Amino acid sequence: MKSSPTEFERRCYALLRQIPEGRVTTYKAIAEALGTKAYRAVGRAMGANPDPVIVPCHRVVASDGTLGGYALGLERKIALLESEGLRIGQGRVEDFKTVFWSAFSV
DNA sequence: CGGTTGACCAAGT
DNA sequence: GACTTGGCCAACC
Repeated sequence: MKSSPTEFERRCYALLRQIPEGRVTTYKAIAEALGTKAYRAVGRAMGANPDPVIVPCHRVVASDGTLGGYALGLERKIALLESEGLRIGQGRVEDFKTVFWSAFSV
């Protein structure tokens, strides 16, 4: 089973699950939504991602629209995003601002 | 409890 | 436009 994720990590995962299909968000947006500025802590938490299936971590990209990274490999991340109707251009998300999703937009 | 690391970000060179 | 530096927060050693 899973280790004991901290409240912070759980919060990140819960937020990711709120992301609609075909949309992406940034590490920064997540941190801000959680009421903090720990962009790095969010990224690190994703690295601790216990359930890459339950939690759509592949919908999280860097603030520049770059894919950033993925526990299962960027190739996998790209495939998933394209599968959701997103356009990926050379390690980067096209129409990033268009598909960008904010927790405050709900 | 101090120091290092990390799927980062923004600004400066 | 690409690389370097400083800064932020949380988890790990």
